[in-house]
Amino acid sequence: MKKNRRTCDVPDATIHRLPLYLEKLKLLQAIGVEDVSSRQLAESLDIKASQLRHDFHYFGGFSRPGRPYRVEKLVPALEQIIGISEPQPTAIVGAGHLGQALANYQNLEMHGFPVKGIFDVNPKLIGLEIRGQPVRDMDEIEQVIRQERIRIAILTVPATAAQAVTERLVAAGVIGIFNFAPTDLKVPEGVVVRNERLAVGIMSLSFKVNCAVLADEEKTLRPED
Amino acid sequence: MKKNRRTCDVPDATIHRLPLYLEKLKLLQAIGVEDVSSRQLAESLDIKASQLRHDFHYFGGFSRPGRPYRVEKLVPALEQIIGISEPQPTAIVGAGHLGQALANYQNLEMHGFPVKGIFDVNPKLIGLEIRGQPVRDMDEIEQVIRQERIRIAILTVPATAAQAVTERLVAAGVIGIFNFAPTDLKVPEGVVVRNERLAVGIMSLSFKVNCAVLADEEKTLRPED
DNA sequence: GGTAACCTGTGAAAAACTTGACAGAATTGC
DNA sequence: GCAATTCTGTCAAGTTTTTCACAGGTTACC
Repeated sequence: MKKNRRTCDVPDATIHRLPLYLEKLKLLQAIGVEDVSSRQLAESLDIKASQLRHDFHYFGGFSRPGRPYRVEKLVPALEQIIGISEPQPTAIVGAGHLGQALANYQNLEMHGFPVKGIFDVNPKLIGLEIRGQPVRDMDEIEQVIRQERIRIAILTVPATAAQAVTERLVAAGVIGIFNFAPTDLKVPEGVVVRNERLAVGIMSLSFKVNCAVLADEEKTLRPED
Repeated sequence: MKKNRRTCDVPDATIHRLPLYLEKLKLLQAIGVEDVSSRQLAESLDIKASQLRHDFHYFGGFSRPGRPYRVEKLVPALEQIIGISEPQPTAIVGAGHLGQALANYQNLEMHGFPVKGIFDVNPKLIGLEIRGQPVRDMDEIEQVIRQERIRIAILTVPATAAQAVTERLVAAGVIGIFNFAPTDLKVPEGVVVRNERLAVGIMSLSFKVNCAVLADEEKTLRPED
C-alpha cells in the first residue's frame, strides 16, 4: 500500500515545483541539452541543488548515482508524475473575456491540456469560434464531457454561477477544477479544486511593494543605519 | 528600527493569507456584519483560528482582548497593511487576449488597482477602448507611468518581449510587476516580481487529479484495505 | 456581585520544509 | 589500475510555519 501511494504522499511545496522543473527541462531539451546535473538545474531555477534532489527523491530512480540526470528520461518521467503523459482533455466553462483569453492561450495545449470544449450560457457568444473550437451552449456540457472524457475544467464564470456549474461538472465526471471565480467551491471528496485568485495575487504583490517603499523611506530618513 | 520594520518581517505564507482575510471581511461588511471572532473568520476560510490570530499578531492591535474583531476596524487596517488605502494606479502592458481580459476585469479596480494605462506595440490594437481606457502605443509608456505615478504593472506580453519591457518599466519608476509571461525576469533590488504561471497552476492541479485517480483505482482493486 | 461563556494575545510544542553533509557510484586523465 | 573529480541518494540538522494551550480581559445572565 505504502509503496503505491508513494507518488502522492508528497508535500505541496514539492508539487508546485514539479511543473517548474518540467518547464525548464523542456527548454533544455529544445536546445539540445542531453545531461543536466542537479546543481545546474537548481541554479537556473534559483533554488538549492539539495532541494531539487530531495524533491526528486520522492519519486526516485531518475538516474544512476554518480551521473547527471538525462533530460530525455526526466521529461517523460515528470510528465507521467504530473499526469500528462497522455494529453488531458480540458473544458473551459465561461467564455467571457478571461475564458476567451485562456482558450486562445496556445500554451495550454502545448503543456498537455488541449481544450476540447468551451461553454457559456450567453447566446451572443455561442457559436463563436476560438482556435477551432466553437463556444457551445451549456446544455451540451454533460454530453461533451462524457464524450471527450474530460476530467479537468477551467472555471471562468461569474462567482454567482460558480457553485451551480461546479455541481454539473462534477456530476458529469470532472474531477479537477481550476477555479478563476472569486468564490470558494464545495465539492465532494475525490474532486480537486485549485483556486486562482488574481485579486489575491496582486494584493500580495502590493504588500511587498509597500514594504519595499517603507524600507526605502526609512533608509532615506536614517541613512546612518 | 526593528519596530518600524515589523510590518514587513512577515512570512510569505501569512502574506498570501492577508488578501483572503480582507476579501472575506469585505463580504461580511457588505452584509452588515459588525463583529467577527477569529474562529468564525477562520472557519469560513477553512483554516485554524490560531493561525489567523497568529497572522494578525504580526501587526497587532486589531482588537481589545476579550472581544471579537470589529469588521469596520479590520478592513481599513488590512487595506493599509496591504498598501491599498489609497488606490494603486496600475498599468497593463500587452493588450493581447489576456491583457484585454484583465483590463475588463472590473474587480481589479474594486480591489484598489485602477487601470490607468494599457499598452501594446501592435498598431491594430492601439486606440481600442477597454472600459474607458484606450490602448496606447508603448512609446507613451514612460510618460504615462510618470504622469499617473504608476508603481505596479501587469505584464501580459510574449515571453520574448518580457525582459526588455521590464527594463523600461523599472526605468520609468515601476516597482512591482505582476508577470504573466512564462519567463523569469531579472530586476534590480527593490523591485518586486510576482510570477503568475497559469501552466504551472494547471499542472499542479493535474498532479493532484492524477493522485486522486490512482488512489481510487487502488481502492477498487483492493477493497480490503 | 459572581459565575459561565467567549474572546484575543502570546509563547511554547509540534509538524513541515529546507539545507547541509557525506557515502558510494561513475567517469576522466594519466 | 589508480587518483581526482563529479555526481546522486539519503539522512540528519537547521529553519520556518502551524498548531496547541492557556493566561487574562470582557460581557451576559442570573
